[in-house]
Amino acid sequence: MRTAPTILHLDMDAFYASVEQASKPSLRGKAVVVGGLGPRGVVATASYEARVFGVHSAMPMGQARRLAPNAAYLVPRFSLYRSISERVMELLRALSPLVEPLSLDEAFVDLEAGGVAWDERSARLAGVKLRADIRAVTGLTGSVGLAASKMLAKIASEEAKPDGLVVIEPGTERAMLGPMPVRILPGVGPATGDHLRRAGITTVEEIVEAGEDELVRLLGQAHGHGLYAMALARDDRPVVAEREAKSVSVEDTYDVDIHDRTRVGLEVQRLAERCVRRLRGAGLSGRTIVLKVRRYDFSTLTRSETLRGPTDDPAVVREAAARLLDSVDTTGGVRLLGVGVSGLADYTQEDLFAQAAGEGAVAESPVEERPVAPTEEQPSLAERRWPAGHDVRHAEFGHGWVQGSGLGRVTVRFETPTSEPGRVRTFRIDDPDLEAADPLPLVSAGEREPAAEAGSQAVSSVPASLPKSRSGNGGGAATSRP
DNA sequence: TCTGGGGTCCTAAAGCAA
DNA sequence: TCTGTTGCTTTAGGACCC
Repeated sequence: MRTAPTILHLDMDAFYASVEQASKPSLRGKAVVVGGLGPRGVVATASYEARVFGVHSAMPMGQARRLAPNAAYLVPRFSLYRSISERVMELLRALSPLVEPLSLDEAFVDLEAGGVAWDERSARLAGVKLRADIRAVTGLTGSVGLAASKMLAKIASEEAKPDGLVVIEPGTERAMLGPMPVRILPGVGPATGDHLRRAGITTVEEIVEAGEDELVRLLGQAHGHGLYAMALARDDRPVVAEREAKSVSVEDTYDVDIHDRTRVGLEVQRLAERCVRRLRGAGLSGRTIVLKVRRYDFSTLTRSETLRGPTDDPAVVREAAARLLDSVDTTGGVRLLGVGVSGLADYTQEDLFAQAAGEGAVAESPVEERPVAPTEEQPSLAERRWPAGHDVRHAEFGHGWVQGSGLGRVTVRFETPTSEPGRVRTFRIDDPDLEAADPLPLVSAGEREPAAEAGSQAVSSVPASLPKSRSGNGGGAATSRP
């Protein structure tokens, strides 16, 4: 393990909720909850103001609503979050080529590999500047943890939240970790936490006291050895840039359980097509088709089938998914269906031929003739949807966002990221003066410069959803862009 | 008011081949 | 030829992460 705290972990503070607050002045300082708004939605992110009421991520929305009835409830806008995330990742890549994104709002950076830091002083300096740059470029705050390993850097950023920076000095980590609850260690979730608690182990130092053999006995080889090492603050995992996807999947939870078997079959077909669209969008094909079914009682089962060769043919995936569905009992109803493809390979024409030859009979229309995306009909004025939180433009009142809709009405608050909190007006949902709009930049163009030159060169606006190339040349840090 | 959607990794059983 | 061992692949499930 390295001797200087040169691994950086960045965690954006309450990311989705903070983006919404930045883009909606009237929500600043208020409780904001972002998540699914349907009857079965869960909280994705709660602003710190909402957390005061006990609202936290993964909580059912209904429960959140009871805890914080006056909070603003918004559906997530992933494309906006992605574009902001990409700006942040650019800042990280200016520090080092070794950047490992964990999600839209989190990443590890190896500062030593980037040559920007080699000891505590230089690492701290890089962290301070990064936080300032993120604020300048996005208007948002992020917390930074610096330590000699990934695990500790992540724990440090957790301690730093919100809007802070924490360095764990090498040599102090064992003493710091000891009294902490086992749940702070990566890989210890509710199940493992319970397991350990029943064995009388609740803190990190109790893991160390129990000994490696006991851990392996309790949790099995991989988990046992791994956790014991973590408890001793031994963590040599390198920062890895650009990991390749291993599976692609889509799933839907339905507002009410589906009982009708025909309808279940239809949904599976739709999901199979959506999954293939994503697969192809990423330039991939796969060999193993997976069907996932969550039943009325929340019991979940999966069925899978491995083909002779990789495919990205919608018909092949649809048929495999249908076969898999034949083997599952759905009486009582299903609440969720999903279709996935794993065993991924680069898409090549040969794969298709191999598949066609192997299956023998799937020679239908060539895939090129199938549209990649369904051609969407333009909805009529009265059919338009107004999701809470989405941006709109009104011919007379300008830019605003949907505060709520229902009963044929839509309520809009007219404000922009750089305006004062705005006024609310209500319209009929078929008002021709009202149209959906793109989000505005959170920070006005003039003030969008990073604090120093380091991060400012060539901030190309690459769409965040570009497929990763799997050309396999060297397989490392190379990010290839079409 | 029950409990999303996208993933990763590990384990264990069963079938098969050498 | 029979039996046992080993190892790989496929399948199913579970835990965990954000």
